[in-house]
Amino acid sequence: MAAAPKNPRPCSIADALALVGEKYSLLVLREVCLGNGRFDQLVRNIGAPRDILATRLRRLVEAGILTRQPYSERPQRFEYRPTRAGLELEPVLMTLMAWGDRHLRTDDDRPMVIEHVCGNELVPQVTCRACGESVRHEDLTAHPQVPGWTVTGPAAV
Amino acid sequence: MAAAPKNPRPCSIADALALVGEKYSLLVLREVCLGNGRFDQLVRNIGAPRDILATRLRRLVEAGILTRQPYSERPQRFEYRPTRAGLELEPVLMTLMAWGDRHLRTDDDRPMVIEHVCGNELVPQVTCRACGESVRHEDLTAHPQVPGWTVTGPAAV
DNA sequence: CTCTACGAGTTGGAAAAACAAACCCTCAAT
DNA sequence: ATTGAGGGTTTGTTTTTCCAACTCGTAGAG
Repeated sequence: MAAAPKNPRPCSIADALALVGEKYSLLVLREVCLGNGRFDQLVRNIGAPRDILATRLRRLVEAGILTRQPYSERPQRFEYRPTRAGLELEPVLMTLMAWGDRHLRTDDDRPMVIEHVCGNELVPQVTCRACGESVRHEDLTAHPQVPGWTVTGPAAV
Repeated sequence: MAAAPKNPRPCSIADALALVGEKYSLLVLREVCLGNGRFDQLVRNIGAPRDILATRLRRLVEAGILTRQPYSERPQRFEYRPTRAGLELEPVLMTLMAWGDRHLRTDDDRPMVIEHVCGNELVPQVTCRACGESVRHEDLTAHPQVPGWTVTGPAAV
């Protein structure tokens, strides 16, 4: 084989992570979804270096995930808000949070609880839209659409 | 204020990302979930430098997300597999993939289709376990449990 | 009118991480 | 005896990250 120079599997997960997978990006999204969209709030709540944060914010705005809105002229001041595309990443955050709550903590020291409009605490579940069932690894089969990119088949412990 | 040295919001999202948020980690998980758990497969399919990959794999094993199993003695050879905790991150991947498919591609050039055991193509949806409804940003209210960490309230475009 | 403070970044230099390519080691097959 | 696969490690260079300090425009206090 003639020295294949970087040719990873084409994949929407990889593409999504290219936009929001850098350090702090998803935490920025968390904060703006919580309504804390000002630069200094982001710095404090995330704990990121200001310059890195500025870089991330530019990228997220340019990617159409955030907008930068003025909330005051004279002193010009801005805050960041999620776009519709940004809000649609919130389920990713909820799913991650649920995983963290379950695997990284001993029961009830959860730092944040989300309440759903139905009145209950939100326990997010990923379900199949067609049948409504909760998604389990064993129930999935991957079908790569691009020639040359196969899968070995489901793997478990 | 006396120079607060790094004191970010306590959060399971941040904790989860501390384990799987580094570059390539979630792609490693993607590949092992697809059954491609060998080192050279991972290098090829992810396109990561071998040394970085080795570092990530060590971390993921140590975090209990992957295991390193021998699949052959004499020549000793290993492959990586997801643990139960690792498999429970798959919904995160599915949700990210759905987002990428929707926002980063023009209709039907999806590189991979997942089939659910129900016979339909998997379109993952994050739902509230209590009421079964699909989760929308406007239906959520965050309740921080840790004093001092407030939220400004829901923010939209 | 000057002094200080706030918000939203930018700048400069040191430290850490990523990267690419080459190398190593064990065994199997030719 | 040589080649080759698999699963990494080593070395040296290039990028990023990180931190602290600085800037700029304006508002409000004295």
